Amino acid sequence: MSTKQRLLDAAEQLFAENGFAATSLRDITALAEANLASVNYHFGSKEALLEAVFDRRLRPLNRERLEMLDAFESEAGDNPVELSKILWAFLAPPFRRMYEWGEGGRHFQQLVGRIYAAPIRPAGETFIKQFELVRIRFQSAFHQALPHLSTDELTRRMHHVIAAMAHTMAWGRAFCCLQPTGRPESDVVLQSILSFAMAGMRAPECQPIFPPSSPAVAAATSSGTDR
Amino acid sequence: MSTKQRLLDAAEQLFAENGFAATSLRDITALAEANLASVNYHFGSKEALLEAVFDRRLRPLNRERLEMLDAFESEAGDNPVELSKILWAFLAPPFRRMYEWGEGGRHFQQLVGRIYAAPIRPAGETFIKQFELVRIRFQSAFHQALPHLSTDELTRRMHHVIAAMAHTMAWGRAFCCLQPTGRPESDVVLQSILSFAMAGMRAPECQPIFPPSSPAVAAATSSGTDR
DNA sequence: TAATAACTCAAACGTTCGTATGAATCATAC
DNA sequence: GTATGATTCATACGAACGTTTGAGTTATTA
Repeated sequence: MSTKQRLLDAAEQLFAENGFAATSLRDITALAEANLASVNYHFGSKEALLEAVFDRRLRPLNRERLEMLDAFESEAGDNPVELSKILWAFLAPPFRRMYEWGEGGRHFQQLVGRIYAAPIRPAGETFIKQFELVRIRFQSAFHQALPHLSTDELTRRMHHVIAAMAHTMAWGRAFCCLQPTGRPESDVVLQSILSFAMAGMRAPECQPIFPPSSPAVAAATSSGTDR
Repeated sequence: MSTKQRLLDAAEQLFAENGFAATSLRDITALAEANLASVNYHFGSKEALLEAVFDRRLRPLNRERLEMLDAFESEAGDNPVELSKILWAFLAPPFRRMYEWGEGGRHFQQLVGRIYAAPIRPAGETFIKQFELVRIRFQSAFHQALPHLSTDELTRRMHHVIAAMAHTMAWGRAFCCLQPTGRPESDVVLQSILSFAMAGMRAPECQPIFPPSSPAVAAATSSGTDR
């Protein structure tokens, strides 16, 4: 394997495990068994290395999402695409890639999960912007499938789905029950997110069931003085 | 305001915005208008400062959660607590605090959102462990309300709820539609998470609707070669 | 007012960081 | 075989980092 690839793999792993700022180029080159100067030779800078880590996997991933949605839409003709299919096109590709890419894919998804919660400036922002294009595309599909939802509420619910996905990616290695296990078609974690997201997206919008009418609410909130 | 409090506020803000490793003590002391050495005088180290930032707000927050759940449980007697009440006890306190604590609270919640996706070692791990106690306590309440769910699936769904909450906390300042607006009772973002989570938790467990049976799935997955 | 404690300050410590340099090594083509 | 371009290497640079120090200042107590 070439030095360039070993550097990408090592950076992917260490950025995912320790974060961008907390990972030094010396850590990376040590893990990759490469010289310190090789990073600046092959990539130019630490930030450019991070962008290269993203580019390697993110482009095919997002293309797969959009192609699958396109296929579903042309299949549906003038009708809106079923909700389950939109969710599948959005969520299955990262799980499939994780399975296909092996260890490196799991590191990458953990890194992506980190970025969602803690953007790295400015390199991480290009990733966010790229993903935002995908999100907008899916939002219009969701809007057709769930026309009763307001735009704001739809955006919020999409973020809840994104959150579940990113959280699973970031924590899969820490909690065994969140660790993806196999192909998307049989992965219980993906199935769990899909079931959860499908029910959540379909929930009625204005149902003022909260706060629960109960004396305990008032009691707990009033006693909640900081000690 | 004392130097110690100004340091806590500044650290809270900068850790939340830029992350722990990417924030220097010089940044913090400059924002707090304090001397560089004051951090080590008042807290001992940078890591200890982070733990102090957590301690100030996390303890009352988690206590409020548990007290509210206790109140609901004693109110319900031998019956399981309603799902909506469990979710309220879990999710409303951070929103209430965010409203109550103002700008500092929003910084803090953003920081918490970051930690969920990118644990800071070792200081951040004490936070995770502390939260895990709360999560276990709520898991048993959820288990009584949703006895048909397996333990693993219940754990996964709890993580989906946690994800939505953390993601909202971390991104509230970037996406206006995710920005909490007011008291928990009237906050549309909290209502959105609650509705979404309630429907998601109640989704049937084994419903092999995925992958959607469609020719587009096979077409898209087979064409998804990396170019 | 004098003594003691609490706190602030400027300056410096040693370390580690990302980056740059120029020579050495390797591969390839004539 | 030798010249040329690509890559690797040890080394060094200046900057920024967390931490420490000891003198200076302020507040508290008797």
